[in-house]
Amino acid sequence: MTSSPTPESARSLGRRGEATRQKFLEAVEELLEEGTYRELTVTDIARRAGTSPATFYQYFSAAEDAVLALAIATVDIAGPELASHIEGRDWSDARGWESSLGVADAFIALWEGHRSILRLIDLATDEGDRRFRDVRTQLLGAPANAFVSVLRDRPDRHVVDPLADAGVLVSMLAHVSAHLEGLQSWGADSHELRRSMARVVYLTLTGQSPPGD
Amino acid sequence: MTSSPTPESARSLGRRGEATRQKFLEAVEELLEEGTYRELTVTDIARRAGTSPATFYQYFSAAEDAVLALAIATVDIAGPELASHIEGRDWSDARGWESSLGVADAFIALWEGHRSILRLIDLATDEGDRRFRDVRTQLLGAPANAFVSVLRDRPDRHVVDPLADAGVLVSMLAHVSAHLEGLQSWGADSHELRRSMARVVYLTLTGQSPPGD
Amino acid sequence: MTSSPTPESARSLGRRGEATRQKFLEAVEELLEEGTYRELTVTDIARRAGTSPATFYQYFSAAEDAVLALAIATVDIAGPELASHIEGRDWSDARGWESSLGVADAFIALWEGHRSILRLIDLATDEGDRRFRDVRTQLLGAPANAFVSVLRDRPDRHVVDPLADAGVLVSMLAHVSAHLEGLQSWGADSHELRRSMARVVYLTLTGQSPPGD
Amino acid sequence: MTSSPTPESARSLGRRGEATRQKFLEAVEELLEEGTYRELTVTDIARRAGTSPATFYQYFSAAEDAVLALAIATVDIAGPELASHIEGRDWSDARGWESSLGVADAFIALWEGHRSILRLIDLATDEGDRRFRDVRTQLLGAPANAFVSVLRDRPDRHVVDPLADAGVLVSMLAHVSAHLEGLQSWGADSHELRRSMARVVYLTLTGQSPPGD
DNA sequence: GATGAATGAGGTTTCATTCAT
DNA sequence: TATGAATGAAACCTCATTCAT
Repeated sequence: MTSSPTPESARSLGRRGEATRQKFLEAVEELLEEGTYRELTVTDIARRAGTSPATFYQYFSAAEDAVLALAIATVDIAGPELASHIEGRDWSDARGWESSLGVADAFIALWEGHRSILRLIDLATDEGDRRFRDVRTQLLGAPANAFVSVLRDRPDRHVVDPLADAGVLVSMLAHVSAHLEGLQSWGADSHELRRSMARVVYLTLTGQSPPGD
Repeated sequence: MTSSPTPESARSLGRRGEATRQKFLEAVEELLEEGTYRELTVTDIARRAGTSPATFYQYFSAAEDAVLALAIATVDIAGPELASHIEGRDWSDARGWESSLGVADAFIALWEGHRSILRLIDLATDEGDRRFRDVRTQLLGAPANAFVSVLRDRPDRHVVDPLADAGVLVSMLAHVSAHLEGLQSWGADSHELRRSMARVVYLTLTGQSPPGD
Repeated sequence: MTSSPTPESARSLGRRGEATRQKFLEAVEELLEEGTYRELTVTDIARRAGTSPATFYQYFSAAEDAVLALAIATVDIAGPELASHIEGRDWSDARGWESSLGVADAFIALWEGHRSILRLIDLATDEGDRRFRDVRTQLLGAPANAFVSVLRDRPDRHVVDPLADAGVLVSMLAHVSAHLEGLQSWGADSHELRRSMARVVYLTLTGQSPPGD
Repeated sequence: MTSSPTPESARSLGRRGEATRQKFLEAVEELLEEGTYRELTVTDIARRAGTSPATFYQYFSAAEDAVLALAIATVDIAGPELASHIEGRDWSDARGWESSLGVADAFIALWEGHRSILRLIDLATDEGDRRFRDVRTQLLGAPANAFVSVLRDRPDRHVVDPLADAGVLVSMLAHVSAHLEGLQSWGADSHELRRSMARVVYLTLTGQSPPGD
């Protein structure tokens, strides 16, 4: 649903072509799970996809381009998914705590399923790549905007800048999800991490400690 | 001092050698500010440092090795720096709020000064590189442990897992600092982001809303 | 008609096919005007012609083949054209001077209109390509033979080898026409170059200086 | 003595480097004698020079670059050589005829010895390459300017534009020399071609038929 | 007749790395 | 310590070419 990375590659793909393109994206994801971004090579992608480099270049202009396409494909699905755990939820009391845990779970699950491409979205964005920044905005903007709506709907709270709070929340959720493993190996318990994530969400949205915490 | 990345580098370097090595580290940092990690090349590092690739190999075994060395050099200074803003501070009331803001500022300033290498520490860690994970642990472990101490010293709070809370805090601080610019371009105000960061710190450490917020 | 370069092309082409073939020849000529022969590629020819490489191969066996076809098409028209300015002309006195100027003009105009393919006929011939040598012979042989006839018809002249004189004349005319621009940028006046060409023709054919020169 | 084609490649070559560079130029010349320009490949050049493509790129940025270097090297010697057969010669009567024959011989010999690179100078110039145009100007400008001097020194002749006459002469000489073989296979006698060349020179410079012709 | 799609093949280019000086 | 010079290796990329549709 997003603009295609390479205009060229957009030329009406037949059924066969679409399948080939998909194979490449899957190959990229697999390789990124096994090795590093620096090592990602067109040759390897083609080999893994069971085709040739020449074919690869009929779909993408470079390895980076395929990575971007994978990022877009991932985000097109994931952004709305994350937001869906925030929009239209009840944030008061016990229900709010449930919602908070649900949000934490959604983030954790997303990173669990797409760790490698998600970390590259971050990297490329930080390195100044506009196209990736747009992807990142699309991914995190969805839940962030949802948080903003929630914060705005709470007349009892005098939040100065809902965007700041929402941004901080999303950052926290994304980063902890990305580094769950590291935090655990450092000594933190994964269940408690989940609860801590939810707690910050709850605290920020309601200004109160979670019930029964 | 941290574990030396390369046996070579442990060799006592003369004054001249030490200067050369330093030039390489600076070259790496510059190149990472200008280009991407994927593009970082031994040839370029040498060129930027004003020497030859052959010389580079007398100090490092590969480009990654130089990056690691830069990471270590950065973290050796930065870790304690971050912790110093947490240890021995007063966390109650107004003083606590000041401390919270100070912590936020410390994180922001660190990323402002060393964005490129810090993002690579994250990336390499996520990609499974043990050596970088150690560096990362050293960097974020310092403030995290300091947070743990603070949480443990608060008998009025029944924190289940101080490590989880501390980890979440540090994650949030690191991630927001890393992406301040992106958050701003999304619409958030930088001053408010800083306050939001501090607020989460304060909330988590004290369980209460900051005074006068 | 000249020998067909490819068996394929001898096949009777329908109206549609003939048009397609023509599009390819035009594409070749355009590309040769814009870029170099080295860069000429089947892919580019097809793209420029608005079709696909696969289609190209239904008409030509290689890029060189299309170039040869273009050369043949050009020469089929140009050879007789050049000769027509020599055969049956009056070469004495003032009329001869007019004829000489006419010959110079004909050569200049031909190169002006087909510079890119004409230079390739030269190149390929020099590189030993028989087929292009035949084309070249057809092109320059026409006016050269016409010169020979003129020289042979002059009983007052004891020309040792009319072919040598004719060959030298044609060489001069072709080369100056091909490099008019270069000669101008070197400082020569284009009008005078034309007159100089004509003068050498007149001198060689009559053994005398042009009248009123 | 001419500006080096690639600034990079000019970096102080040691004795070893200079020899290597020379090997490449010789390889280029050999390959151009055997095959076509279109087929000229960096891989082949390196193979023929007994080194590797990687080494080639330490001296030249592309095959074309090496061709240009060869052209420059050739012209640096050949330009003055051609001019030396025109400057300071006696152009009257029998001596003049000797000089004319000498000029023809000089052109013929030069093309005989360097046919392949000389034709590429022409081609590249015609294709619009500035650097080659400069080389060509240097090559043909030398004898052309010498002709201009001779024409200017003849007060008995009322030459309108010495540059035009000189340019036409040089064009004729160059073109016939380049295509001697073709002219012969067309039927012209090589000895007579040489005499015809000389005759046009003599006619143009003196306005008279050669003595004893 | 025309062309999406695929790919073997091979040239281009760069990189990491070594070594003699 | 430093570096010209060289190069094996490999990635990049494109091209020519073929088929099935």
